[in-house]
Amino acid sequence: MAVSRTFEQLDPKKKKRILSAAITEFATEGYAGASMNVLVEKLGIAKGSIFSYFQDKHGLFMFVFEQALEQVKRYLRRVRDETTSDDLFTRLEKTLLAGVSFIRAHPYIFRIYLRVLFEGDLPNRNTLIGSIRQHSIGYLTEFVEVAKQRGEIRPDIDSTVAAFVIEAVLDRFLQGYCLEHLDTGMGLFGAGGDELERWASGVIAVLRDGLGGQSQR
Amino acid sequence: MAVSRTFEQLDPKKKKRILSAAITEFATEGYAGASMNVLVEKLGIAKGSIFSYFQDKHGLFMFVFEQALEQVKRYLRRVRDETTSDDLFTRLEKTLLAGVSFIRAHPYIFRIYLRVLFEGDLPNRNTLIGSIRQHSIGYLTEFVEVAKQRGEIRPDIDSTVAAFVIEAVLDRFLQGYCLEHLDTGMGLFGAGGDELERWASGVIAVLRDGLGGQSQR
Amino acid sequence: MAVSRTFEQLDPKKKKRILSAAITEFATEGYAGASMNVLVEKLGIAKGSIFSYFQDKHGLFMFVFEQALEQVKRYLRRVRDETTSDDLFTRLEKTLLAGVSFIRAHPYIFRIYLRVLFEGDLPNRNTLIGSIRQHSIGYLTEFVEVAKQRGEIRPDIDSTVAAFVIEAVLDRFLQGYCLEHLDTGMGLFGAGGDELERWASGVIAVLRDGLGGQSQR
Amino acid sequence: MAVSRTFEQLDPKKKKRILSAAITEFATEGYAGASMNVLVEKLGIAKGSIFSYFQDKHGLFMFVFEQALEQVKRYLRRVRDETTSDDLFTRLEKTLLAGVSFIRAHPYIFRIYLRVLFEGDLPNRNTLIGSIRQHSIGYLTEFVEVAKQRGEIRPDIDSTVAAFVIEAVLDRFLQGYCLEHLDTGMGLFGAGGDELERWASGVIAVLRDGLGGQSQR
DNA sequence: TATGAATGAGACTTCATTCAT
DNA sequence: AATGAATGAAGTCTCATTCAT
Repeated sequence: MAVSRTFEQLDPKKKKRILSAAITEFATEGYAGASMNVLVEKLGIAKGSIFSYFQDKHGLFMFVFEQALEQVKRYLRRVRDETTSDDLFTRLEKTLLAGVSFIRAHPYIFRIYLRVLFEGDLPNRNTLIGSIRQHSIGYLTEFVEVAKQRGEIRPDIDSTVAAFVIEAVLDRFLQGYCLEHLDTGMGLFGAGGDELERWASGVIAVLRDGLGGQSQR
Repeated sequence: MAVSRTFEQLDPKKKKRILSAAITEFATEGYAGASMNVLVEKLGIAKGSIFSYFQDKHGLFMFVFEQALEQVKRYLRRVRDETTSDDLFTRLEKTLLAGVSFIRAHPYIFRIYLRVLFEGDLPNRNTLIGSIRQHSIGYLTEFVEVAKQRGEIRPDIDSTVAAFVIEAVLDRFLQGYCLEHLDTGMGLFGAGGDELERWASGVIAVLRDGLGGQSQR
Repeated sequence: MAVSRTFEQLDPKKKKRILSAAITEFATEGYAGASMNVLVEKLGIAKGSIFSYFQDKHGLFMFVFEQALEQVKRYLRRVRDETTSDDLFTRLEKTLLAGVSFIRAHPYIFRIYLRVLFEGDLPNRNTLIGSIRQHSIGYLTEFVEVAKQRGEIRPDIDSTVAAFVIEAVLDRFLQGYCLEHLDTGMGLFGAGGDELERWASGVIAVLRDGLGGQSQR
Repeated sequence: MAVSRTFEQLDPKKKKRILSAAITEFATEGYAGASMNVLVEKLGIAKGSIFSYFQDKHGLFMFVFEQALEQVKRYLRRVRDETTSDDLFTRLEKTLLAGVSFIRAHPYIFRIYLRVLFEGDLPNRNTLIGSIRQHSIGYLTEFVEVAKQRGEIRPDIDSTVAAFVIEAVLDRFLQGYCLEHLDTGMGLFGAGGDELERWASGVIAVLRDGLGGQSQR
């Protein structure tokens, strides 16, 4: 296992402090760039301690990743449960805004996710990507199928294609937000709140109605 | 400047060999993970030489990035010029397929781009991201505006939003393709060609017509 | 002393378990290579316990060594007592075969002995070697002197030289057996039993009669 | 390969200094106990340098071992060539004394050999032991066969047994000398020269004539 | 008495970079 | 202009040992 009992039996406050510092380190430096030395120094613990908590650097990363994924899952589950009576496009809009507020609250967790997607030298990478994709596709497929039954989307559209496009737009929206918000402070989406909501609703509207003029149908 | 005159005066074949090896190294290992030692060993040149060509590791990366971006630009420019008579959605579809064939031909260049997006420890990262975004947004904005004049898209749609959604879908499509094709060999998009084209046209259709049922209009 | 009273008051089974695990660890890894961490993990006891039983790593080794030597002594004493009525060369042959069966029964104890001989970084090494040599020389000197009184060996031979040569051949025979048997599975001496006995009797015959031709006497 | 060209092209004096320091370190501390840190500090070179000369710790050891073996071979070859006209037992006696003087001149090389024999955690150990045994058995087998043709040893003696006993006595004699001379300063063999030669000739005499009285034949 | 978390020195190894040739 | 030996800081990880509980 990646985590030792030593770690599990630690004072919860200390556990949280370590997890949080590790998330930050991996998120800002990447897997290869992250330094166990720096981490323990920041935490003010002995070098040996971190290796008694986790088997090695990779074990620590796995733990960090699992915790991060778990938090995202909890968040999405809540959004899903709170929007069962909404129509598809309202749900998507709410998911989008919830995603933004999640990133605001946990700025580094989303970066961990992005790291996993794009760092080639990460051990076990394919497995991790599998975990992510499986969950997000599952989440959206459920939405699409419910919507089809309710007649909210055109029946001639392939469910997989629909889920893909939705995921693309949502994910890319959050990527864009994350990049701007965390690095540049502000950008396309504006710093405030109004701007953001208008963006979200605009994007969802395109998903619903498309870009094409009426002439085509 | 990042590149010394010494390098520029090199035999073009040698220059190309160095560039290509550097692209591969950065793409597969990331900025932090890439090793100048390994690079010169692969190239069979002296360790001192690479530092006489480029100021330091970062200088080499900047050069690599600029060259990669230039290649992408050339490619896009050609697609743009070859599709001026097509309507927006045909152009987008052709752009998408051209993107896939570019990734196939230059597997590591797209990875460099992804690295830049998601590696936090990269110096000058914001500038680089700016370069990319500016160009891709510019490219698509041109498409959208031409299309608006021709009445190919609904006039009530904000151009910026349109460009964003288009970029999201295109970029995410290519990310997906890149990840699957390079790592797992095959996946969502299938290994062959037919599958891919059906996916592309399905995705573009959603961009044109949206997901929503007929009731809306 | 090297061993604490705490240890001596332990349940005999537990004591034996600890001794046995320690022998194995030192024998397979050497003094420097042996790890207290690994040892306590194998034993399933607390890290602090082993240090309450023995002053430190060296104390544990001293205890292990003493116990091992004691076992060897007991074994040899028995062989000596069971062969009092045999002539010298029969006694030596029986000692040799007894040595082989001892190594078979306690594969790691002989390795401990070899370690002591050849590991330079072992503290107190000279004392330990003294213990070993003193005993084995004593054992053989007794044999030689009894044999001299009985007229089984030539009177012109120096007792010390005789004891040395005997020890050399016996010891080297067992070293060879140990190395082959434990590492390569089989070798010079063959895997089975017959082969071994023929070897032993051949070697002893040379000790008795020498290699030289009949012209010599 | 274990040795880099960087090392081979070094100033011969520096090469010798490094080899010598490495031999000493491995001989006195064993493979596991030897420290690359300590070695470079003793040598006054940078830590990185030693790793540019040899792939890693094991590579350095392999080099050291090969060099040591080569020196031993050269020495034995010379003894063999200088004693072709002597009878077997004279040759053995000269070999023995030559061995002692080799150990005196290169105190640590013999210890390297002993290390290889008895350190279990050494990588590639079996191969190394093979190299040693093959050579020493080959050397002695040649002696024995020449002696048989000349009628210097009894024809009823198995050649393999003869070679084994000879090797046992010679090797053990040198082990004993090495241990005493290097650790305790003096011991069984005496510190001076006379003592030693009397020992050698006594031991060889036993090999030739055996221990047994005349009654037996 | 037993526990096991904490420690920090030290292990091997790779790194980007410099500079005399 | 090109070389490649030298550097030493920093990397991950293991070690024997201590001490509060």
